[in-house]
Amino acid sequence: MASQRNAHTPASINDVAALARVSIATVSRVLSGKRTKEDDIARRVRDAAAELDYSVNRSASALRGADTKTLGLIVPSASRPFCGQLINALEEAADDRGYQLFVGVGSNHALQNARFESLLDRNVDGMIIVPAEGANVGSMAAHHPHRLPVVQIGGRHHAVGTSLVSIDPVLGMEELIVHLSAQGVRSVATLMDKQMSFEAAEQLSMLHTQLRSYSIETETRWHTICEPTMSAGFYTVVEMFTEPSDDTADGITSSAGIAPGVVNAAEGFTAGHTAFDNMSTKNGASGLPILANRVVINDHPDAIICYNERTACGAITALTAMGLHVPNDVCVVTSGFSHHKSITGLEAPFGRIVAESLRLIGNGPDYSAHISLPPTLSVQMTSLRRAGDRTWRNEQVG
Amino acid sequence: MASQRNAHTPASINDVAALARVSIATVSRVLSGKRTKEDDIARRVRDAAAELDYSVNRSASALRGADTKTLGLIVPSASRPFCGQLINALEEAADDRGYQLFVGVGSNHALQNARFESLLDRNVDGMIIVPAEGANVGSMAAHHPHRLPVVQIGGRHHAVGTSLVSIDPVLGMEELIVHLSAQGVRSVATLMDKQMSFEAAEQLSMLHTQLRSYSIETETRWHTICEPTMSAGFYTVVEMFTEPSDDTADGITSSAGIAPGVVNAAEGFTAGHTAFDNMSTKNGASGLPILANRVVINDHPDAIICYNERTACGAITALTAMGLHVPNDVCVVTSGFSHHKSITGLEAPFGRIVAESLRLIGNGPDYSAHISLPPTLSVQMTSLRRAGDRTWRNEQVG
DNA sequence: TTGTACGCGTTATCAC
DNA sequence: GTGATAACGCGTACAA
Repeated sequence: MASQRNAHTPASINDVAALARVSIATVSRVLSGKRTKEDDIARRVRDAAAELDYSVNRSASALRGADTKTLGLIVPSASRPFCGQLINALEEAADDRGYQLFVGVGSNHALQNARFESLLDRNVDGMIIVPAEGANVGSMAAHHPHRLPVVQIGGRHHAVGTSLVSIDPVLGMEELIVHLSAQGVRSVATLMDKQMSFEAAEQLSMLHTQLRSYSIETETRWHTICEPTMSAGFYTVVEMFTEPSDDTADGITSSAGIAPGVVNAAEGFTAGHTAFDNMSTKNGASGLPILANRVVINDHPDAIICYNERTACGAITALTAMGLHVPNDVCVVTSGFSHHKSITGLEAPFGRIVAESLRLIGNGPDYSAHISLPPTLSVQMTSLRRAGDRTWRNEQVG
Repeated sequence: MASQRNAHTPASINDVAALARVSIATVSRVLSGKRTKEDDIARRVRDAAAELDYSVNRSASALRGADTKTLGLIVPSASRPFCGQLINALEEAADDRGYQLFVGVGSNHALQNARFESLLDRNVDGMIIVPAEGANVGSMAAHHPHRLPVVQIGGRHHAVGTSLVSIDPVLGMEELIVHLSAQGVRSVATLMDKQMSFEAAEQLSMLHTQLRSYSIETETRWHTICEPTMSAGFYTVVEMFTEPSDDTADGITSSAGIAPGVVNAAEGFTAGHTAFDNMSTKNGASGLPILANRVVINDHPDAIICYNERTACGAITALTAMGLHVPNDVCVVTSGFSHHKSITGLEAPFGRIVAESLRLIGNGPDYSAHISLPPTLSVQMTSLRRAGDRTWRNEQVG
């Protein structure tokens, strides 16, 4: 006898079995795909399920079966562009494979560890973690006896037994150089992070190797370190591109301009605010006296590689103010991520990241690996020289 | 007899009951808090649970009990700042209450509806939906016989039986006017959306009422519509603040400056890119000819209300280029959200949004309501006049 | 190939 | 307040 059926209680496997005049075991086998034969029985079962609007109770399935078809994702903050895009990509890929995504947010190791335990209690089939600053994924996973596939996305402290999917900054630098070279760039300057990380040092090392192999010139004084603010990028570039002049009438101010299209990075916008503050109060309302008695030198680089979008914005603003055209006179790119798709830079290959992560999780907890992926080059107007434009400018000048 | 215990299989309620020498029913009652008395039995149970590292199997609990302690959140895109911040706030509040958060992403009605059904299958206790453009939450919820608390965040099409938590744009406008008035602003201009929505029309109506009650002047020609780009904001403000001049030597260009700290909005950065493109190619490398033969008029507004961060950036850039100080000469605010905390504007009250949403869900499916919350004012440098600064500038000018 | 029966871990019900 | 037991819905070993 089937259970009491009415509109307010969803159908169970018993109801489907009764309607299809088969046993619940057959229903289970047909619906789970373990019975491949396509005969009258299979059809009756499917029809009955459709008519009753039946869907398996995942709680019961999880209780009896081996997996829950759920995945846990732990991020430091969902409002970080990287994490938001990762959620988008991962949710879609998980849905395709019949998985549902639990999201946990933790801005430090302790919080992420707490989320890790909560998700462990929910019997997730796998865990994907973007470690917070200072968080140690290894210690989260090792502290628990459960054997669960764990994939770490990015970050440094990698532990045995957990997988790591990361983006190779060196490959990214290589892509940038190749692109700049293809644009006809002959000389390159860099704005680097004041607190240089291990990866940044690797990048810089790679840079010089690449520059040599593409016969791109560079000078020691063109390699600068600068704070991660727009104004720091601005001043650094002005310093690099100009020298003092006695003839004030011929100064840059006569051709000073604005680049209203320059954009700022989304992360850490406090710095952007600070930049505005500094510029407007220190110099009053009448622009930038720093440019008044300076002239652009002839011997300046063709391209500038900035370590993030903010400093690149400052650089573009400075170049435009000095009367130099971006990208025809100077290309500006960032060796970091181009979140806003406004400045040429790198993009995380989210499709591949989630595909590899899900593959590793599917392979089980004993199959761990370290996968390093190349970032994607995102070409924008700040480095895309078109033949026509270049000619046009040359005509203007000549 | 308790189950076979070893390090690889987690403890069950039977193991705890055996160790504490009580029945499994008592264990369940103590650990679920349905038994408040704090005696030896309660202590024994808790100690046993701790020793065995026991935690309830949520799948079994969900199967037998009434709820799953899970919540579903459906957003159009996790990389939208609003959604990212909502996830952050909701995840924390849910965790506090012992809930785990499922996240679904769907950029249109069909996808959101598919996620809705998936989460329904997972037996979530409540659903929170940020509707995508054109998505109808009512039709998702109504199409299914399940009676589940559904809360819609923002958006237009509200359905009976589901709750709606939204942010009142009119209250936001009021807060802005009060703030500007307190800063000594006497006259106001607006940059409004070209495709004016119903909310925007309400806001504009409210604006005029408020301006009157605070004796703030305005002129018809100061109320403009403009595209959502930085360059549109730039040109609109230039047009509003200047007039043609015959005396080229006294033009604005002699005091043209740069505001490298201006920032752009995170949403739809394609527009920002387009702006850059236009500015740099149309005008060549030598700045903005548009300013060359124009002078700032005396009769200009004290403050500009822009409808988003992008146009506000353009406005700030234009003002700075014209030699006007922000905020001492002109305040710039946005009547939209200030995602980057760089321009004075509004902020969604995420704490209250999630608190109200969870309260509505806790009250069950029959308790639906429409809750309208005031946005929070986010005061930044672009409108914060300090007495000292103003005096300082007056001295400079005098 | 099909059906029966049991067990998964928990909570609700009922008798004490 | 406590303990025994039934039930939740499903998957699967085993018997037919």
